Amino acid sequence: MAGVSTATVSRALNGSPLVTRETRERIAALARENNYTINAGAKNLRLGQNHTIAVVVPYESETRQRLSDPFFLSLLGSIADALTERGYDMLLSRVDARELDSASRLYNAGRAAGIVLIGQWRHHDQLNEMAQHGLPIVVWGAQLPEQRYCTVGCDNVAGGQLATEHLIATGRRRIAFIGDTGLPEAAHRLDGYRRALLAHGLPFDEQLCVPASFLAEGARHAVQALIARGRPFDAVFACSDVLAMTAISSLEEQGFSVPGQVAVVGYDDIEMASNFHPPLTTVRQPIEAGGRELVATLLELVEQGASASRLLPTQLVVRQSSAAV
Amino acid sequence: MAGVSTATVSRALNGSPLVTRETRERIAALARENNYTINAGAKNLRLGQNHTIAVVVPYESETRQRLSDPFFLSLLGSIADALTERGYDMLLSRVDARELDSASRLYNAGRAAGIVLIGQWRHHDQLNEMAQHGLPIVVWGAQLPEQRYCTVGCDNVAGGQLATEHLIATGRRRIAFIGDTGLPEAAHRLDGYRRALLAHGLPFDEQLCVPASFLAEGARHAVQALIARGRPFDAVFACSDVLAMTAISSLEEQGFSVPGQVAVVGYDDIEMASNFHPPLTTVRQPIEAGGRELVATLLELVEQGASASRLLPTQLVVRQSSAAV
DNA sequence: GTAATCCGTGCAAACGGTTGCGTTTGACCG
DNA sequence: CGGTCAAACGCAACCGTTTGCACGGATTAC
Repeated sequence: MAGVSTATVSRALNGSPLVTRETRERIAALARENNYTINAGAKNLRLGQNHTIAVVVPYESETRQRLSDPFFLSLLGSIADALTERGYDMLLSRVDARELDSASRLYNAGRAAGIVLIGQWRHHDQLNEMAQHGLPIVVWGAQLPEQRYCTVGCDNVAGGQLATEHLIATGRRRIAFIGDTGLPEAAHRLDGYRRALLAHGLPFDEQLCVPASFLAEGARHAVQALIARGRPFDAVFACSDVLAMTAISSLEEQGFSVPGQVAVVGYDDIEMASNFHPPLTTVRQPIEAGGRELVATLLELVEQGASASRLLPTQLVVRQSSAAV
Repeated sequence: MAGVSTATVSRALNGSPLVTRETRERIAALARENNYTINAGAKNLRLGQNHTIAVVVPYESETRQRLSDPFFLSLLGSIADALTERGYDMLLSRVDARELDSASRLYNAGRAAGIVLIGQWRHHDQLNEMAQHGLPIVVWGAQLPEQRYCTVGCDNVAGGQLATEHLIATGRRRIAFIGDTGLPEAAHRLDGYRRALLAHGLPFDEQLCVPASFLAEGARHAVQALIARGRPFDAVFACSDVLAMTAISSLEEQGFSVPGQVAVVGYDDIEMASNFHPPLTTVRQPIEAGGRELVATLLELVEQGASASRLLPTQLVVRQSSAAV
């Protein structure tokens, strides 16, 4: 259309100084009119580069558990923002947690330059192996011993400690813990919880420690179990805001007042937390920074071949669900 | 490595019957060992096909509003599932709402075979123009007059009617409406609300109709405004569950009991709704079906060149937030 | 007037696959 | 043993770009 070769068009659209300004503008105008854009696939093929990052969200195949925790979803949003900002595309992919390494296909097939995995779950060993094979991958989660892959995540021990110490400081003594300690992050939070108890000379009562899946119903069952055990308690530390909110609602149904009889502290500080009733005291995980750091770490890994795990700070946000009596 | 030409490898990996079973298996084994996978980009280029769909989530550039409503996020998840199931990849992309048509670049650049847009917002005309240019696009939202693009969405008029009639049936008479009627979906819900009032001979009081953005704080302000207006009310119909929950929490802070003095009905039926306190009566939007239908419609558009908008049914889920006094 | 220089553009190979068509090979038949 | 045929594979062109190099024309230097 412009009466020039494809080579010139290519140079023109890429702003090469080798082509006259006049021709360049003529070509740009024609491209705009016919809304022509350089074919991304062909460009990537020729250049051998790839500006796409895959974000993988594993699911448990039995439950086909819907990705429903607002925290993870918000994290997804902030990753999307961070990638957009750095000129990368984001490929969102769900994979069966049992065949996690099928995620590496996205890399091997050249579909993505690297992988962000949301949720470490119970796949430490698998992840180690994948990273060892040279897969550029960054995981949102906790730092574990013998870890060959990069993680980005909050200091969960400190977070657990913060929450527990706050409850102790406001006069609570029998603090229950709700969470799935099979997951590294929750295990670390439990660790922080125990340290805080220890530091204040309070006993650790296993009966107050109730396992609960990260699904909302988990907290409902946990609260029932807790009450059934018959041990008195005056506070609950839940491993996510969703769990905390559900716990509050269950407690009130069972006749416990919050924060009167039972103080509750959550984890994450999702947007809903401040609008809940009562407004939720919680340990904030910096979502925005989380997405940014995940992306930064992965791009370092992709571009420079190496990077390091990052531990983000947590912060206690005190609201009314833990008010002193 | 296998001692054959690339042509044979290509045929073998694609399961062509032209190559002996023996060679095919040998090649497949070698591929597995060296975790070699067909390069997706090159394949797409050669075949001129594309198994990627872009899901676009616009943001308002002033606020850079974080994609935070759990409903939209869950919808995202269900779209991801539906695409995975049909063998498509999902490219998640955020674009500035003011330059919505930059979304069409994803298509023109061959990055995606079609586009799903989450949130119609106020962009009806822009969308019309984009579709007219032959862009395969499907939008989650309401059906509007003079619409040249496909939408998938719930019957919002019916939804608004369902909610309002339920409140009337349980004895409420002065029902407030909270939502951003600048958005087509909310406008339709308001329409349903008015129809229900009309059908039961109740007056429409403009003072009970409070605008509120879809952000959570919207409801907080709306409740304050409502109280400030001094008109009595005994029920609230909110345009999303997030708004409803925030409204409940605001109402209780201001000394109104829910559902005692004020019944509240939400919209969406997000997962949290049933675990809220009190459990939330709401109009369910079928998220799973929503994702499935969005994908089905778009693929029809892509593969057959034409499709039609779809209206999904809504369903009232009665819980305690609207219990009769 | 010719040679040297420089600027703008075109040619063609390459990226990693796919596929129509031709070639090789071996089995089979007459 | 020559001929036929099908099965199994290789050759080479092509998808849409990019880019080193060659090329032609205009300008400058001598």
